[in-house]
Amino acid sequence: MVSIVSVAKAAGVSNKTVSRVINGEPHVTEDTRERVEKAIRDLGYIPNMAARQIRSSRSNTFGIITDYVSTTPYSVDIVRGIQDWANTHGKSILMANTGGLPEREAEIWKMFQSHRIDGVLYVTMYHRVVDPEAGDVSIPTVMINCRPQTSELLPSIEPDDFQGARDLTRYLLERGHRRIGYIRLNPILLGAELRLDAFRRTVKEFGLAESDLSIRLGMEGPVGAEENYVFAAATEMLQQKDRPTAIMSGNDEMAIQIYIAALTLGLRIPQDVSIVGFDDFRTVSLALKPELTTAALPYYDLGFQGAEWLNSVIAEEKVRASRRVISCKLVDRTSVCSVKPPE
Amino acid sequence: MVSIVSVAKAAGVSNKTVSRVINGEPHVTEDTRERVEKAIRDLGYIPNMAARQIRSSRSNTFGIITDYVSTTPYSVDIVRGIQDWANTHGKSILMANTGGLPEREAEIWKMFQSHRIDGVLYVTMYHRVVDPEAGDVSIPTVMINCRPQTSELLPSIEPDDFQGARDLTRYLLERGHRRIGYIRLNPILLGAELRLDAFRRTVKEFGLAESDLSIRLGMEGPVGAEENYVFAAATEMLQQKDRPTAIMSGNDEMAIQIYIAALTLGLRIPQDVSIVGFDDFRTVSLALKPELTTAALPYYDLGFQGAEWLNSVIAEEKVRASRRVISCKLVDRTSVCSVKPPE
DNA sequence: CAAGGGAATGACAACGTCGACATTTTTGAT
DNA sequence: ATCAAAAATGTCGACGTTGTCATTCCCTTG
Repeated sequence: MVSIVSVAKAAGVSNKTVSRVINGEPHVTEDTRERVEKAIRDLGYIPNMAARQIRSSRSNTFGIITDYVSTTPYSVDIVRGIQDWANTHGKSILMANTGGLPEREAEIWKMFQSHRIDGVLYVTMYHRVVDPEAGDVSIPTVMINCRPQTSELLPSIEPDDFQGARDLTRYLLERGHRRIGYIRLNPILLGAELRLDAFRRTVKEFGLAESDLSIRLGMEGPVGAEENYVFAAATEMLQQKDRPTAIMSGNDEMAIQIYIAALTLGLRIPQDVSIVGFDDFRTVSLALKPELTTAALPYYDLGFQGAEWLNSVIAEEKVRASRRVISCKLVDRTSVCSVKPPE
Repeated sequence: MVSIVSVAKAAGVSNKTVSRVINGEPHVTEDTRERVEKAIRDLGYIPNMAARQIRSSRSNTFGIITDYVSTTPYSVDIVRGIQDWANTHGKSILMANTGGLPEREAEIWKMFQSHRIDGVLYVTMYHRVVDPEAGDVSIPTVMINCRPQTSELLPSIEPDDFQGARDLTRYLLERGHRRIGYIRLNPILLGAELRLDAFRRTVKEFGLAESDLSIRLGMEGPVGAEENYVFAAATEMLQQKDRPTAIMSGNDEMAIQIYIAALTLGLRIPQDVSIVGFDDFRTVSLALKPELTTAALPYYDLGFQGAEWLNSVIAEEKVRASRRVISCKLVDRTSVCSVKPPE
C-alpha cells in the first residue's frame, strides 16, 4: 500500500513535508507543495485514517445506534440528515442496529469504543434509558428522537409533537369543525401522549366539551406486532348519529384506514369528513387522494442538527445535558374543508 | 487510554502474551490466561481497531454506499440485513449516501479507501454503472438491488421481480380473472420492465388476448418528483364498460390510490375488483383493508446474503462477477377473490 | 541425572502518521 | 557583506498492535 513514505521518496522530500502538504500546514514552498501533490496524484496516495487516529487519538468518526428506527420507514430521514452533515464535515459514520436487544447494544458500544469513535448518536423511537454500559463510558452522546428517562443525563433532540398537534387542532377549529374524532397512536410511542395532550388542551381552550370529542385507541402492543383497531374504530366513529366532521389520525399510516373506512361508508373526503394525519410520511400522504393535510415531522433536521450538536459537544469536551425541540411544520393539502358554523 | 501495555503491566506479563490471550491464540497457561483476563476486566481494556488494522492491513469493516435507497422507506431492510450479518460476524459498517451526486460518490470512495475498508456493498435502486472512480480501485464490491450496466463486471444480487410478478399473475388467473388491469411502475426503476414483462408473458401463455388487458402508466419522472397518474388511471380503468375484475399494481404504495379510486366509484374490494400489489411494504399492505395480497421483496435477505457474499469475495481475493437472484414470496391476504368462470 | 523437545513466554521491530524539536536555507535590514 | 530572524525542511520517536524469532521453563525419556 502506498504510504506517506513512498510519496516522500517520489517527491524527493521528507515524510514530514508530505504530512505538511496533506494537512495544509504552512511553511511549505509553493514549488515543493506542487511536487508533493503531483507525487500524491501519480501514486494515488490516500491517507490512512487508522494510522492518523493512532497518533491523534481522534477518529473523526461518529457512531449511530438505532433500535427499531431503521425498521420504521419514516425515520430513515434522520439517518440521511446525519450522513449529510457528516459528509460535508469530513466525518465518517459507523452504524449499528440493536434490534431492541440489550445484549447486542452492549456489543455495539464495545465495538464503537474499539473503533475509538468520537461520539454517538443514539437514535430510537422510544422514551427509554440508555443502557448503563453506555453511561459508564463517557463517550459524548446525543439522543435523537428520544430522551433519557433518567432526567437530564444526556443531550436530546426531539420533534415538537405537542406544537404539531396543537397546530393541526387549531387548523381544524379555525375551519369550523366542532365535533372532532381522534384516533390514538400506539401509547408506547413517545409522541402518542404529547399529541393527544395537545389535542385535548387546544380543544378545551377553544371551549369544546368532552362530549364533542370521539377519542379511540388505534393501536397498541409491541412494535411490529401491534393490535390494529384503526379501521374498526373509524368505522364505528363514523356511524355515530352525530358523527365527527373531522378526524385527527395518530399518524399518516393510520389515515389510510380512516380513508378506507369513510369511503366504504359512502362518505366523501373532505366534504363529509375531513381528515388530518401526522408525520408527513410522503409515501402515504401523497398517495392518498385527496392528498393528506398533516404535520411534517422534522426528521431530516433532527439528524442534521443532532450531528452538528454532537460535534460541538465533542469539541467542548463536556456534555451539557439539555433538551432541544424542533417544530413540526403543518403541510396544508386537500383533505380538510371548512364547515359552515351551526346556525 | 488503557492499552495492551497497561494490561500487561497489571497482569505481570509481556504485551505479546496479552495479545495472545485477546486473540485466543494457543500456548498460554490457563493460569496466565485468567490473570490477563482479570486485568482486562479490571482496567476495562478494549482493543484498538486502528492499531490492529495498521499491523494487519485488515479493517474488518464493510462500507455501504447508497444512492436514494435510504430515502425509499422500503429498502431500509436491506441495510438491516447487512447490519445483522455484520454484527454477528464481527464486522463493522461504515455508511454513506450519495444522494445521487457523482461528486459525492467519488468522495465517499476516497473516504472508504482512507479507512481501508475490506469491501463495499453498493446499494441502489437503479440499473446503473458504478462510477469509474470505483472501478479503478480494486476494492471487492457487491452490488445489491441493482446491477452494473457494463455487463458482468461486478457481482450483483437482486430480487426476482420476474418470478414475483409471474406468481402474482398466475394467482389471479387461477382464481378466474380474465380481464386484468395493470398499472405500471415508474419505468426508470429496474423492476418496472421485469414485472410488466412477466405479466405480459404469463397472461399470453395462458391464452388471454391483448384486448383483455388494460395497461396504464402509473408514474414517471425522477425519483422524489415523479408525475403521478395512478388515481386517474385507476379511475378511468374502472369506469370502462368491461372493466377489469382485477388490477395489478406496480407496487403497494400505488395500490393505495387504486383502493381509493375503486371505493370512490362505489366498488367493493375484492367482490367487485380484486387488487394485488408488489413489495409487501407492510406499512401499506397491512394498513389497507382488506389487507393487500402482494409479493414480498426479499430486502432483508438481499442485504444479509449480500454481506455474506462480499465476505467470501474478500476471502477469495478475487472478484468473481456473477448475478444472484432471490425470489419474491407471494403473501396471500384478502384483497383478491375468485371470479365465476364465464358461463 | 542428562539430554532433548515441546510448551510457554518474552524482546523487538514494524505498520503509517504526526508532534516536538533540530537543522538548514532564505530573507531582509544594516 | 554580515548577521539575526524567519521560513523551510528534516530527524526521530511514539501511538497500540502483532509477527518473527529468541529465550526460558518444564516434562519425558533413556
